[in-house]
Formats: sequence, C-alpha cells, structure tokens
Amino acid sequence: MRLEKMMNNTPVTLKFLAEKLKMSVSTVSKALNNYPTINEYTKQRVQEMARDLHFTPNKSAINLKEKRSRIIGIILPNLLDHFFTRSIYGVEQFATQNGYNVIISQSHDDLEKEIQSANMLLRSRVDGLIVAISKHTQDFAHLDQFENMGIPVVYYTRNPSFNLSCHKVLGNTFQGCYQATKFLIDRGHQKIAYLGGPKMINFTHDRFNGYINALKDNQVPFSSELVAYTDFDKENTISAIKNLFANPENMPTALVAFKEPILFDAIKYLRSINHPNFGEIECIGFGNTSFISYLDSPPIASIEENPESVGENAIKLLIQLINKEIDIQNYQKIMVDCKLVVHG
Amino acid sequence: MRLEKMMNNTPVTLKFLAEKLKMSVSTVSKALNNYPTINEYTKQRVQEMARDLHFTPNKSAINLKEKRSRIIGIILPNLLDHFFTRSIYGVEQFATQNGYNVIISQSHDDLEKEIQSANMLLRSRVDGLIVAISKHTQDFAHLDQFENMGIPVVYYTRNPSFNLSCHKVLGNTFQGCYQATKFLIDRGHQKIAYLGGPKMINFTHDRFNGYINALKDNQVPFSSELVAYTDFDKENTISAIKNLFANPENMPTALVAFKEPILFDAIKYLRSINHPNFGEIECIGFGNTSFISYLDSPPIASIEENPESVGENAIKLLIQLINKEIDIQNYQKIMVDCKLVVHG
DNA sequence: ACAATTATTTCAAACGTTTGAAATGAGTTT
DNA sequence: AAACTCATTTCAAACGTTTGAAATAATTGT
Repeated sequence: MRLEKMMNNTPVTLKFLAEKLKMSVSTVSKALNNYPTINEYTKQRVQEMARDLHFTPNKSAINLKEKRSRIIGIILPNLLDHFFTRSIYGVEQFATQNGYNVIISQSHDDLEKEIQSANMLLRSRVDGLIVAISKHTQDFAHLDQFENMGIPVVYYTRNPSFNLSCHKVLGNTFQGCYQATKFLIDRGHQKIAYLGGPKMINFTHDRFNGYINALKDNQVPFSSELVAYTDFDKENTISAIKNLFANPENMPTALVAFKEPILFDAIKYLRSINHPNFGEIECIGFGNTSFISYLDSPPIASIEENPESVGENAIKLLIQLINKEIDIQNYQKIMVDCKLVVHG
Repeated sequence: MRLEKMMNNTPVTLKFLAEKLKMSVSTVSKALNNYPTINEYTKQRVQEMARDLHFTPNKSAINLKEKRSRIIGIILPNLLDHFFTRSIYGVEQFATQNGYNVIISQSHDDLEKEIQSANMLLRSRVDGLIVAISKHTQDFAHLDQFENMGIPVVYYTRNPSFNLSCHKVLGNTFQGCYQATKFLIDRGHQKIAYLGGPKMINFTHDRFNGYINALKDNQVPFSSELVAYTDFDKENTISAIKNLFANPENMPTALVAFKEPILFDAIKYLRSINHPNFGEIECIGFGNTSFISYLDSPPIASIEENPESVGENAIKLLIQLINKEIDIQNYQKIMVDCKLVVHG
C-alpha cells in the first residue's frame, strides 16, 4: 500500500491519512500535534499510520497558516573567508536549538547579488535576517524592506557605519588591536609598525585607534612613518611594507597587521628580500588562521576574533527581537571581545 | 497610506491590492504574472500599485499552489573545507541562473545532524537534493525518502560506495593521482612514497590505484614499504611518515599525499627532524590550498580537484532530473577530471 | 439593431495545514 | 428519563496564491 502511494507519487497529506483512518482531517492534525482533547488511542493509531506512510508535513502550508517560517536568513559576502563560515557555526548552533532553520546566501561582495538574495529571503518570509553587507552596499532599501515588514535585521561585522538606527553585533576590533600592541610593547618593542586595511571598511579606524591608544597609554612615541595602509592586493601590501621599512633610522622591530593573509604577504616579502633583522621582527595579525602552524616564520600571536561568538550573539539578539523581548526600534549594539592567541 | 499599512503590519497581499484597485484578486494576480488576456492599462495600474506598496509575493503560498519550491537543498559535512565551499559556488551559479535558490545545511560529519537536515529539507519540499554524506552514514533511509517522494538526489564527492543505484558526481581521483605520480616519475623519481587517507573513505582506493597504475605503466618498481595510511590526525600522520622514511636502503625521494593538510603535517615533520635529503624531496597533495604560496617548502605541485566543476556538474544533472529530461531511475555517474597545478 | 466575435474580468476551487466553535456521544446525576 | 457533564470528534474558515471555466463588456459585421 505504501508502495502504491509512492508509485503514483501522490504525496501523503493529512487528508490522505484521514481517509485511510476514516476520521476527519482535524482529528489527524490534532493527534499529530498531541492535542490534549484527542483520545490517547486515537493518537496512537494516527501516529502509527503517519510513521508507516512516511507522512511529512508540508512546511509551506504550515508557514502560510502560521504566518511565520521559523527560518532565519543569513546574507554574507562569501564562504571562503573562515571568519564567516565559523560565524555561521555559532548561528546554526543556537538557531536549531530554538527550532529555527537557517538559509545562507552569498553576495560575493556584489550589490546586485545581495539585493537578489534579500528579495529571495523576503519572499520566503524569513522570521529574521542576519547580514554582513557587501563592500559596495551604500543604499539599504533592500534591507530596510525587512524592518518595514516587521522582520528584524541584525547587522554583523560589516555594517553601515553612518546609519545608527540598526541592530549591530561587532567584533571589538579596537580592543583586539590594543591588546596586540600592548603585548608587543610588553615584550620590549618600541618601534611597532601598523599595517592597516582598506580605509572604506568601517573598522579600519577602530583598529588603528586601538594601536594608537596602546602606544599612548604606555608612553611609546608614535611615528607616522610606522603606519601604512593596504588592501587585499599583494602588490599594494608590498609597497606599503617597503614604506614601513624604508627609513633605517626608524626601523620597526614589530608589526601589527589588519588581517592575516595581508600579514603573510608582508612576512613573505620581508624574507624574500633577506631583510637584515628579519629573524627578530615579531608580527601579529587579525585572524588566527589554522595554517599558521605550517609557516616557518609564523606570527608570534594572532588576534582571534571569535567569529562563533559573534554569530551566536547575533542570533541570540535576533531571536529576542523575533520574540519581541526587545523592541525592534530599540536598537542594540553588541561588541564581542577579541582574544590574543600566542603561538607556541 | 503605505505607512499606515506598514504600521499595523498587515502584509500587502494580492487581496489588499485588489481592494485598493477595486478589482478581483485574479485580475491582480494575472496582471502581475503578465497574462496576455489582461488589458495593458490594467497591468500598468496593478504593477505600479504593487511597486508603490512594496508587494512581495508569499513564496509559501506559491509553493503550496504550484507544488514545487524552486529550492535545491545541499547537505555537506562542513563549510570549513574549501573543497565544499568552492563546490557550492558552482552549484549556486547554475542554480540561480535557472531560477532555483539553494539551502545549505551542514552535517558536521554527524549522522544525527544529517538526518535532521534531511528531514528539514524534506519538509521544505525542496525540488532536489545534492548531498555529500557524513563519514558515518551507513544507512540511507533518511536520504532514500526523497527519491520515494519523487525528489531526485545527487550524491557528490562522498557517496555510498556499495550502493550503485544512485546518481553520483565524483572527482576523478584515480586520474588525479595517476597524473601526479606520472609527473614525479617524469622528473626522474623512482622512489615515490604514497601517503593514503582513511581507508573507510571510498576514494582512498581509487587514489592508490592511480598511484600504482602510474608506476606500472612506467616500469617503476612498486614497494609496499613506500605506502602508508593515515587520517586527519597529526600524530598518525607523523607515525606514517616515520614508517615511510624508515629504511635507508629504500629512501623515498618524492611523496604523493591524500590531502594537502596531511601533506603539510608531513613536510613539517620531515623538516623538524632535519631529514638529510629534505631539500630534494618533491611532494604533491590533493587540494591546491591558497596558502601554499606562503610556505617555505611548498609542494612542487597540487592536484586541483576542481570543486566548482564538481558542483556545477551535480546541479546540472539534478536540474535535468527535476525536469525529467533524465529518468530518475536511470542512474548516472559523472567523473570530473583533476588538474595538476605546478607551483612556480 | 442584433448576432457573432473577441477582449477582458471575475468566479470558484484548489494547494495542505491549523484552530476555535459547534456537534456528537457517553456517562452521571437527579 | 430528562438534564447535565465531560471527553472527543468534526465543521468550517482561514492563510495567499494560481488558473481553467464562466461571465461580462466591448467591438465588429451584417
């Protein structure tokens, strides 16, 4: 009988179960949902039949009826950056514990694709959205739509710097950079170079401020010669490094870098030119990449951004917003501390 | 007026548009779907109003009516392995081009989680499923459900070795390993060690066969001393390497490894013990990790598995199955060639 | 002016659930 | 035996769409 059903591909619905059991659809529904008004024996019969016939409730129908999907949407630039994949882990963990499923969508740092993803998730009537915006997102109409429909949005990591009226969960990148700089100072460094990231990214400045403040608080003189900026392009990184190490009078003995891949390019270059002090230069970057253990001249430490924790904070906030435990207009800003991991 | 609507949070539906426009719901629906029987002017009015009021069709309702979701499910072990994230890229690309959206779900190599993911996707009535099974998947009931409901499933990369009756898309790991071994032979190596992966993984043997056949075809003598197996545990890799390099009479000059992270552990170990021939040993592993450029003693080449292409082949096959261009029972097996990438 | 044609709009049912209200049935009480 | 409980089941409407058939309106030909 099961086979028949499957052969002609009529899906098993409540109605089908009801006919088989000669009872009404509502009894079947209530039995499966364990309503107290349904007789125990009836429940048993229904549940057994449902199991035997592999009844699978149709989520579309339920969503339609319940006016919610129990789906959380995530939009992020890409899945190749371990920061994001690790953050997803934190989101998923807590989401599934709370009965939510997660749809992940990549923007590939393309605004058009981000808009498409947003529209798709809106049509799917996600109950909430977690988003790390693309590099090029200036206009937020496609994301504002959600709030306009009462669907809460939490921005994480990459977020609209100027626009204060939104929920944010961010790595405390100031604190991370401060800590790293302080660590190097404590190890006796007085000439600490800072290699910053793209100036458009909003936390570039926070990181720089962490560096500056650590110097100041520890009476280490600041020199603008020791600061340079790059992006993720190798050539630019090399020319930035050339500048930093240009003045023999003011030669850095340590380096704090915006992100590990950039740092690796820098280290590689310094070694390739056989820089005289290469062995003594101590480096730290944001990231804590697992590959560090394979490097011959590894950074002395990493600034671990705790992406899982960032993700977890984002989903926790989002669920509170969904449950209206926090008013959607009561905009929150959560900072997640970084941790300095010293490599051994 | 829009604001009112949004304030009391009544979502904009076809019915709402119809009332505003004083026409029937079906006219509105047909106008939005550009039915030829609807008057041009009416279409304009409807579309304008829909735009102004930010009408967003409810996908659940559409899915329910159309009995399909235009969603493809993907289940894979995790997102930290770049093989998988790169393969997703291939899937997404082609899927969105064909009007499908993608839901990604991680099993974390846990059977229980894989079952949950499968059930979730089944309830969501995905139109098709692409899956790389977990390490521990022996029983396939949770995946067979899909085919029983007429939903096609394509297994990719990790797949049930014994069970022939399923659709598969695989990297041609035999060819990849053959090519790598041949490359080393052509460079004059006669003592090529082979470091294999976990024996449970089904393509471990294919790779070994690639190695063996390349030796045979080129009249290089095979020695079982030159073969060892490990898993992803560093300790086991080191003891495997110790065995491979134990006999001074039979010292390898080259090494083919199952996967790059394993190879990196091996290289690291060999250097750490200051192996006398370290500089001459040429290594190749599966993967083509982007970090290779930062290593001091990088592999001479990588076996690029073309994950994007594997993903693309999987989704193409799946869509053909969904469209019934290929019969669901007509099980396909597609092999995607690897490419040897020589590092420069 | 009237039928015949064509263009356009509306009706109504369906998709698979959920759920409060109404109906039924079986005991209990008087 | 009528009235009242209480447990259990069923009814019926609703969620937001789509779509073939039926209805209506507009246009044409005679």
